[in-house]
Amino acid sequence: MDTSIKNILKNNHDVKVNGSLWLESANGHFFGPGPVELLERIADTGSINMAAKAMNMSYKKAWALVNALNAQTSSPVVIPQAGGKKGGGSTLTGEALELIRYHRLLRQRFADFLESETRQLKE
Amino acid sequence: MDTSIKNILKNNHDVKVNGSLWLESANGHFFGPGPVELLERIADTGSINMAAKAMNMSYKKAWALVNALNAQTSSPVVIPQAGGKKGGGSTLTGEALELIRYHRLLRQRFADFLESETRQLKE
DNA sequence: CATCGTTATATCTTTTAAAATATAACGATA
DNA sequence: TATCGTTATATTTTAAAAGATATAACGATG
Repeated sequence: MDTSIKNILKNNHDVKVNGSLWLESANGHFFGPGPVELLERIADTGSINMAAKAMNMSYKKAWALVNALNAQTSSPVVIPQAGGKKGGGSTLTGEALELIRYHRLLRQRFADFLESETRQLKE
Repeated sequence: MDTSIKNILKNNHDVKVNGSLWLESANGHFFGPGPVELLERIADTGSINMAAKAMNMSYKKAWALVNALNAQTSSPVVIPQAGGKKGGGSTLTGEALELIRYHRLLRQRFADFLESETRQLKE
């Protein structure tokens, strides 16, 4: 019975190291888990509006996220069209898909880090 | 000029991977950077009140943090005394010092992870 | 037993963030 | 050119978090 963390924390088996991750620039955060899920759903539905509804997010917030993301990329990764067939819609560029791919890998590496730290906590 | 992240993000040299880290249990978060700095200042000043003032935090919040932390440890790591010499004060147990030590190491490993990810972002 | 500055707690106010609501602009298509 | 559901934007309302304020309890010490 030494002074290791394991013996200091109560309900040690329930305790875990957790965190969140994002990309940021001088303009602030712009690429957390929320925006990525939104991108994926825009790809699915072809619409910011429907994507937002699908994940129970306000259109206003969804639009702000898309806007912030487009502002941080060399060229817009979400192409909006107001008006037109079926009222309009939004499509993703190949770069957007690449961002999604990158994000998945990043999240996996982070998850590995968290799991490793949580494991160390208990030994 | 391929489709790597570096070429998709604008102002690539300003962009970095950042995040936050904490310990959590069923009762919620209880060990972010704020609480740890508070512990360090309690060790310095011998008082929750003075520690809170020193880091421009309300006493109410400081007390809540200490309370939450004490609730998550096998035995309290901050020992408060209301009344007594100089009105009272609070002292840290050895376990509290051990928690601070652990936190420093954890933060360092996380910083390394973030730095590594940020570096990969630019190559 | 009065004093001191602290811990401990409740209540009220302010600030901030999020959500809800409303409305205009858009453009292919029938 | 009327219609459609979307994008785009402003305004209002609500909810939650943070902060400010007030006060009681505490106990060694002189």
